[in-house]
Amino acid sequence: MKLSDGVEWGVHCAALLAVIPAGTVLPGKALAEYHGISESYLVKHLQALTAAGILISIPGPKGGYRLARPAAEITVLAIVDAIEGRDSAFRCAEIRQRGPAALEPAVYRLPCPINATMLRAEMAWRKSLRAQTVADLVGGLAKRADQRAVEKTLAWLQERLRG
Amino acid sequence: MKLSDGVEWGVHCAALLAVIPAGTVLPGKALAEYHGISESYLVKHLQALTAAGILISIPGPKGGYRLARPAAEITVLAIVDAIEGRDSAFRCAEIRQRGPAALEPAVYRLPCPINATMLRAEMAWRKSLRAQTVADLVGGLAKRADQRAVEKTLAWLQERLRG
DNA sequence: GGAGTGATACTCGGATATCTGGTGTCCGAGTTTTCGCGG
DNA sequence: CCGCGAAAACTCGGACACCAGATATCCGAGTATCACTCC
Repeated sequence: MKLSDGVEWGVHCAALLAVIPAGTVLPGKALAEYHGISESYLVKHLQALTAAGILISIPGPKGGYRLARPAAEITVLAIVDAIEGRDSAFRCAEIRQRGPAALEPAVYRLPCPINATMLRAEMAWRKSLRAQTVADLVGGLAKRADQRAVEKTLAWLQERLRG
Repeated sequence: MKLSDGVEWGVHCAALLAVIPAGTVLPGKALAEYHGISESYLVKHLQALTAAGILISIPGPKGGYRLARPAAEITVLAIVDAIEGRDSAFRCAEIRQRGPAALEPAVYRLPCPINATMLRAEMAWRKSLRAQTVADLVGGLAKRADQRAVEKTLAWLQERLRG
């Protein structure tokens, strides 16, 4: 079980887009450069975030990405769902209905306790991620980050911002 | 993000092994046949469970598998860990340390808030799985299962039990 | 008849192929801005 | 100076290789059983 790298990329990009001034955008190329990752592949994930209504993309020169709504209204879960898909990690194959001791399918209307257990755990995971917003992350970063790093980032942003 | 099918197989097998009389064993072939799955591949997962100290394997004719300790002392989490590995699903690549705005590594001693958030969610997931034991699952199955299915299983077990 | 010994059958265990899905890249289509030209 | 048109830059979307890990299989190692032989 492994989470896609795109999740980490998407959350970091959302956090960076949360600190740019309202009305400005940042191109995918800049986002990739800032994080030192592949531009083409990052754009693939940004597309998913755009399709999910988390980001808004502006075409043309001076175009780029920005958050579709305030950072406080974007949960980490929303980003994970957009990139990983909403399918649950555990998919019950109903092997209890197979093999020599199986009966007719009607007997198995009640969900398998094993499936229920796994789904309950996944609910706890999702609940935890839903409790955290991008604004929370930015707050944590601002509090912990080295002041020089913040200034360096702002200076770098100055040359890349559009809009 | 997807959990291996082996997790489902492993938990089902543990539940079945929990209901056989003490001192008896069940061969991997029988476990695979009962669930209608590939024997060779199932054995691979049973090996992992054996290596993790959850199952005990007996070689030779009249050999097979049995639980290494009471079902009430085997958590679902232990089975998942044994089959999926203990690596966390989210692996922080520390992309904050890359790119043009990065500083020297010493600045990043404090963990990334994004990583912390993902790990916290995973803790909730693990906690939920740790709260459930194989004995709990068997109890749930016994309460819900059709009586005919139980009898059919017991009759089938009668011919496969060893020891 | 009983005990010892070798062959046998059955099991687990690890090494080896295959295949799906994530990873990464590239190119064309569409759109908006920008620049240049002419009136 | 203003309006029009062409070029450029950027994003979007899909199509195409590549690679890791999961999936699936086979063959070898070990052990208890069984049969046969010898005492």
